[in-house]
Amino acid sequence: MAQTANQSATDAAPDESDSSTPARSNHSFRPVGSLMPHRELEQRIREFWRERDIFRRSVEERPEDDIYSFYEGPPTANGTPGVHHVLSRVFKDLFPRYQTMRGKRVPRKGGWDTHGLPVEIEVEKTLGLDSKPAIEEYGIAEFNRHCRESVMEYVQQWEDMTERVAFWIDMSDAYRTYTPEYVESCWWIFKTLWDAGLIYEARRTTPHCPRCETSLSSHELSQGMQDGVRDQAVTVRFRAHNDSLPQQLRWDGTTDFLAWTTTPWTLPANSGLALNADETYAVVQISPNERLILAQPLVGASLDGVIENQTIVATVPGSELVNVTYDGLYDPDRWGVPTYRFDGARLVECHEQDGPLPLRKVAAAGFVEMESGTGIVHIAPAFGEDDYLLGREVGLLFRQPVDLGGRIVGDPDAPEAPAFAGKWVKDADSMIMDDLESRGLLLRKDVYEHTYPYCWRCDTPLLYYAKPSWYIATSQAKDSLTSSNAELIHWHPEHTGTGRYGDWLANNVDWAVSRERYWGTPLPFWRCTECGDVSCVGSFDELRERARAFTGVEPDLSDPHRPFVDEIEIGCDKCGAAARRCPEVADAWFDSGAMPYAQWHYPFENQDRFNERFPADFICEAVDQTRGWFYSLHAEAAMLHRAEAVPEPISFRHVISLGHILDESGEKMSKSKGNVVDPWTVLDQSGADALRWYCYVASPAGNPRRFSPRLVGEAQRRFLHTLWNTYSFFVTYANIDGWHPDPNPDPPTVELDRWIISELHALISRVTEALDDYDPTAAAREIDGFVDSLSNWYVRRSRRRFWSSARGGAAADLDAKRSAYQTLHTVLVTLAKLLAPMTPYLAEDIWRNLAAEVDSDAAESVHLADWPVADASLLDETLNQEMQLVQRVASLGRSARSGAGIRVRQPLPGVSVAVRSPQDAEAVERHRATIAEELNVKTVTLADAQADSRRYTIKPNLRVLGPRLGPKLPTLRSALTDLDRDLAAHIANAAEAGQSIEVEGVLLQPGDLLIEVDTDSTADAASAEDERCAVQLSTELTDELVAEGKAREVINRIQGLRRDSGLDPDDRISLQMASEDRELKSAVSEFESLIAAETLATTVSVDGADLTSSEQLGQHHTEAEIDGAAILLALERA
RNA sequence: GGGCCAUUAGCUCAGCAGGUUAGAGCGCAGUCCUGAUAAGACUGAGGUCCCUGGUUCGAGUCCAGGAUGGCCCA
Repeated sequence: MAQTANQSATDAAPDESDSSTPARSNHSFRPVGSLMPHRELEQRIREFWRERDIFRRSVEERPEDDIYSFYEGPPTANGTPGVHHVLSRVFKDLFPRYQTMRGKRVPRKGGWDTHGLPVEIEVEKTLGLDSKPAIEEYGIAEFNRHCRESVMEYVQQWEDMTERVAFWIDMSDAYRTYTPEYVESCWWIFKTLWDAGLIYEARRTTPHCPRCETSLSSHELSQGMQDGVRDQAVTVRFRAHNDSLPQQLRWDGTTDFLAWTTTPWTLPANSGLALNADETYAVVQISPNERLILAQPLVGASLDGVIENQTIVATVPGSELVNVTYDGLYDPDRWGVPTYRFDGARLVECHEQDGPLPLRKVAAAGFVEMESGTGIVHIAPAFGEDDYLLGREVGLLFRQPVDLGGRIVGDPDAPEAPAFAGKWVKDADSMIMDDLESRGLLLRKDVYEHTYPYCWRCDTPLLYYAKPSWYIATSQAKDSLTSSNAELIHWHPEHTGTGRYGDWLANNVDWAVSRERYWGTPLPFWRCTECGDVSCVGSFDELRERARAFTGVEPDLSDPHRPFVDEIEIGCDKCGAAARRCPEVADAWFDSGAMPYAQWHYPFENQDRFNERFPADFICEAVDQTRGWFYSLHAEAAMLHRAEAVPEPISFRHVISLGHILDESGEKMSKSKGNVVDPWTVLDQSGADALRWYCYVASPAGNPRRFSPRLVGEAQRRFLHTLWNTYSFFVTYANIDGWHPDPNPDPPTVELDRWIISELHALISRVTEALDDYDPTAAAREIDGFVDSLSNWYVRRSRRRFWSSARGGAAADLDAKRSAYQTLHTVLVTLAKLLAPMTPYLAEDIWRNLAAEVDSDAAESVHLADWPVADASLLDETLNQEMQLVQRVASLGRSARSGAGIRVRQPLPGVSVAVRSPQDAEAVERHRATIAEELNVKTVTLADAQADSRRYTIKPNLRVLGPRLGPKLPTLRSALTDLDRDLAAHIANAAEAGQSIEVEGVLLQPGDLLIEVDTDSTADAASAEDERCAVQLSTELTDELVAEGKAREVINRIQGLRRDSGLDPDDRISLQMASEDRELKSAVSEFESLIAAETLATTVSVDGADLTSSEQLGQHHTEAEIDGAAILLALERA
């Protein structure tokens, strides 16, 4: 291997961290081996960044008054980071780096999310606690201490991963949501919204475990769903008030609504009956003085087999029954259950002394279906989401005769208390049914099979239960939320903002922000134990002051969490009695949405910092944060803006919402499925740059992506390796030549150099445009394509120029050589800058080696450098087009060669190229030499342009003719396809002359037709064509060409021998050849100088007598076979 | 049940103001080339562009319905 020497030099990892060394005038580039040593490289670069404090400087060396603000969406460190966390971190890193190079100052403050139910659940598991009572028995103080510790358990791993993937973020200054400062800022938000009247208390229906006495999250709920649960469904009668019935239904007998429920224990809480206003209801007479009302379609299903005589005496639309009043089955107010009524969203207690209680009534509800039951649904607003919302909507009564432990409440000794008072609800079910049956109110009992939630921890059936909850009135700011989202926030991808998020915002409901838990920001609401008045505390000072004023003692707020804060009493504003804190904590999402303020302890401190960084220019998280952090950030900003506390209703301007990482088979990665890819494996195998590059290039940020280490490996080989080898090639030859970059090079004149520079500047503008548009995938794919061209066209086409110097080429070649070095150097250094935000390690290595260490004016780190600017004067679009044509001609030529079965080393007399435009013809003329060399032919000619050898293909221009001709188009199309040759030529000539022509009765203008011209060459094996051009190789071989072909074979074998012998590329050799074959021998003699030049032979002997015995052979030798003839080759270093 | 997204070659993805013959990379087969490259070139096999309707002269692309998968929410 030619690179052996250099390879080992790189492996030795020369100490270049001593970057304080000023650029030496006689500097050679640090040798670069042909393989990218990613692990060693990353480590070396990380050390350099650390020692030279590059991250901090990359921030601070940019102007203070031009900030690009980034907010870190805090992860929770109570688990190990997975590859999906890597994904978001590499996207988060890209734009700050990019904007830094664009000249912005981009402070990046880290953060940790620390509160919340998931944390508590982990700790519960660890401690073996399984319910809220168990936690309280264990002790909230101790429990919370464990929570606090657990959320930082894996911080080290997170920090290691973060550093490894080169996510630059200031961890030393990271905010933590549990700190007193953070909590106090949250209190400020609560207080601000409170004062603006945007916080209220109301009930919320949640799935509740009566054994654990806690609400369950939706996630927990879905874990405990059980199918095929068999419950009793009962059909019961509610006596309608005759005088409230529609006129035509009033009569002397009784009229009962038949209602249906699967939860008999909720019947005492009944306060309404729901029916479908659009359905028809039947009045069924079942005895001389009894009538029932139920949905007409369900009469048979409900009554058959239960009622013998049934006569439908009337039908009535559901809408006419709305507001009919009726008697309940029980009157829990008689046994001590308080009665409330809805006043909007609030519940107001009703007292009998204030007048008669409102009556139960019938209401219309869209959710009532005709699939089962009676078409009339029993409504208990205390026990069901639909029920609650309906109750609130139409103003029903609210009674909750069940406690949080699932027992029927009320004084069992009260005169009217039922037998089931004090019983567990499931036990009460049968007692209630018996009771109703004995009273003749139970029409039927059925077994009903349905899906019902159970507690995932203790398997207790859950109750839907309306509990008091604190709300932020976000719906009052709905207009501001939706309009600011549409106008001020830029979503990437856009559809997430307009669709998923926008639609959801349009249906915004108030944010239930309280949680009956322990480890969270305590709500700053204190309720008077006497009068019930609640006041909100907005700061620790305020609390200290009020507590001292009330108790005379200043409380300790060094830890503002439960249980300590619960112990603090203050005086009621209204009556002066003791007020105690409402026991709930805040939803952890509230914390996350508070980070723009709380990370700075705003407004208590850092007001300038807050002001200069609000709102963020950029945030980025996975798509599941749409209703999580993205919403909480937006909602709190909008609400604070409404309260006139912040200047803008948004807290971020651009947001990338990332698709999820899926495993290879498209499943979401999750711990429970065991399909999580360990990021360290991938990082060790392929390196951080490869992983990052894959994330950017593989698919657009918003798409879900299938992920596997194999795909990262592919990205590494295909892109990083290609670029690395270009870099290695450059360094190797530049060092051989002792070449130094010119700090102020002139634009190149060599065409190939002008071309790659032109492409480079086109690339700069495209990449810049893509990144400005927050589209890293487009940017990465542009770079990917460029590097491919660079390696496989520019470098390949330039090799001889680089070699010429190594081989002591003529002085005339020196300029071309210098231009090649300068050009490739410029390209690599510019690429380093374009790649810096994406593959920061590789970019840094190239930059350090090629720029920073040789040019004292260059930035010390690529991440301190400025983003390149496209220079329009260097962009030559015509040249780019031409080169593209040349590449196609070369490709077609190779195809033709392959078709003719002639190997590339065999020179051919010529190629004829047919093109379809004068511009392309000119391009072929201009690039004759390149084409000839690529195809190893002696001449390049344009195809015979004589009219009679042309063949025209005429096609309709569909874009133009389609709209104009419509249905007539197919006729014209087939007519054009079937044109005979002369007619086609006629039409083509007319079109070329700018005349219009009539075909199939259609008058056609020149622009209506697409005319393709081919030469009339027979399409034989040695030709190939595509839409733009056609090539035809001439394959007649002269003796001269055959001889040259043989000579080239010999050269190829000698080069192989050189390589196998371990010679360096610039080693000179003395060469001996011997062959018995006459033709081969004469070919070798004839092309001796070519062979010598190509193989760097200083002496050549052919057929020397001293080759006869092996001892006399040169140090390295081989016997080769060329076209069946043997040749002996021997060489040694000269 | 609702919303958003996706579905194109064995795998990962392009393509889309609707336009004439649907592409790339990887993988596979073959041939070639090679003194930067673990690379590259050329050729080949491999496609119901998820399905069904519709609009249109023309649909992978637009519309409607459906299927499957992912996410979010009920």
